[in-house]
Amino acid sequence: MTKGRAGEAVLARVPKSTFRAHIADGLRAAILNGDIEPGAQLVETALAEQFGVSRGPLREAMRQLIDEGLLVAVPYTGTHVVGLSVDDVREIYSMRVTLEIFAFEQIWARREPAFRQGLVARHDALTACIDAEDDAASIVAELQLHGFVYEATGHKLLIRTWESIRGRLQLYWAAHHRAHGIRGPRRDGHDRYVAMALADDFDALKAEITDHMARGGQQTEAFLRNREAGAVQGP
Amino acid sequence: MTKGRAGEAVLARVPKSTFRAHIADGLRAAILNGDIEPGAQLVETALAEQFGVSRGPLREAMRQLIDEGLLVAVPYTGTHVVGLSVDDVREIYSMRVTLEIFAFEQIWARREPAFRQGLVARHDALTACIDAEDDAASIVAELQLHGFVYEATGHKLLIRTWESIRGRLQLYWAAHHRAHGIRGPRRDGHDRYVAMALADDFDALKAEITDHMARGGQQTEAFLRNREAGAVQGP
DNA sequence: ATACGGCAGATTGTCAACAATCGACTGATG
DNA sequence: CATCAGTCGATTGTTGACAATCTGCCGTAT
Repeated sequence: MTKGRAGEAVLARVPKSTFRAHIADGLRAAILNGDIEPGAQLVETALAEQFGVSRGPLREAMRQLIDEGLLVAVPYTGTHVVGLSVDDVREIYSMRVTLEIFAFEQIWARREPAFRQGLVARHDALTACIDAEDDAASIVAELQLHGFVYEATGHKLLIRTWESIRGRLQLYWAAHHRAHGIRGPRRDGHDRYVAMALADDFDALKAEITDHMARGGQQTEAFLRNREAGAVQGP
Repeated sequence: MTKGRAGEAVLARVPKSTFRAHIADGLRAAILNGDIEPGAQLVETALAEQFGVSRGPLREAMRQLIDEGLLVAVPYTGTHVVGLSVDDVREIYSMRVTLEIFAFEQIWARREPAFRQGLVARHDALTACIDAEDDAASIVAELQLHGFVYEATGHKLLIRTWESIRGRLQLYWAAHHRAHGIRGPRRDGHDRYVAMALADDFDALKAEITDHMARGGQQTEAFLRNREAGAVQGP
């Protein structure tokens, strides 16, 4: 099996499971879902007992989330879920404009049928979620739509950076959702976005991305400005 | 002290030291210095004994380097120092162009005297290292010169991405240095770079950055192409 | 009333032992 | 001779106990 004798089709590798990975996923989901509020303190002993594991694996999972920018830790003192500041949001959206245009530059010449199909499929999924008024699913679907562009480049560093952005955005949107109720992504904006991504006017797409992000950024900043300033700041 | 009573000047906070941080720094330095070859396996028990600590802190330090992209681990099997592939280098240099232009966009309007002084100081340091033909120091000095631009933006995510790039570049250059001997950064290129960063023609600077990176990328790719392909690939 | 010193609780950092898994080797077997 | 089950050494994953450090509180002295 290791030598791929059973034809060219590589069977999906069974993921080697470690507690660390599972805990990191579960903890990340809990934070992004809003089950754990921004600013809340995470105590290792309590969490370890909750997950039913020792502190060792849990510590490593928390380290991973710290590296992802979802938690912030002070030695011998405590670990907290980060909150997003206005400055954070501003830099995230300005970086999204730059990185997403960069991503399209990398793949512009080779938007093969596979890419077009993948983009359309994710757009359809997003549309379905929006029509169903499933806000939580819409958020995930929108991030998957944008993330598909980054993944299509194959640039590992870019993908990693996007994942970091994605986590922070999801953290904000979860809070936004809890505070304001239904306020998911709108579909007209993404209809234009996808149409332009598949057309051949690169300058128009650049402008659309810039506008797209400007709208999102303004909405985000407005929400954060109306919030109490007690959130723990990220690294 | 916590309330800042002693005037506005915030005294530099004494860094809280943990083994994890020291080990991560030491291990990173050893890898980037070339004391540990790319592709080499790192065994936890051996390293722990070498550092004089238990496996716990060492594991967390290694996790950190894995997140930084310097190591790659397979559960229950082993951890290795990554090698850079030609594709990795290509994407790193193309991202450097985009990110460094983005960084200058962010600070262009507010290149205060402090920024100019900082840039000149790092350029002087680099020049001194080059004149002294201290190759290892030149590499570090060059990365600090470029890194200063990213830090000046204050964008945490951007800085973090740069640190990841910096680590990979330093990893390559260390190997390059060992293989080819003296081949440090040249000073004329950086003279132009700094001069343009302080002047007011942004388009000219963009072109200079593009050329700068193109030269570096070609040199890097040429070296990697002449190498055996047995290096462990990064994540 | 305020500043200082020390105590106590809570939390994280560290350690050494144990368990699970992997990769290679060996030897039997068709 | 190829193939496969079993075993063994090596390496990482996991655990529970112990130590170091921080924060808040209380009492005391000025």
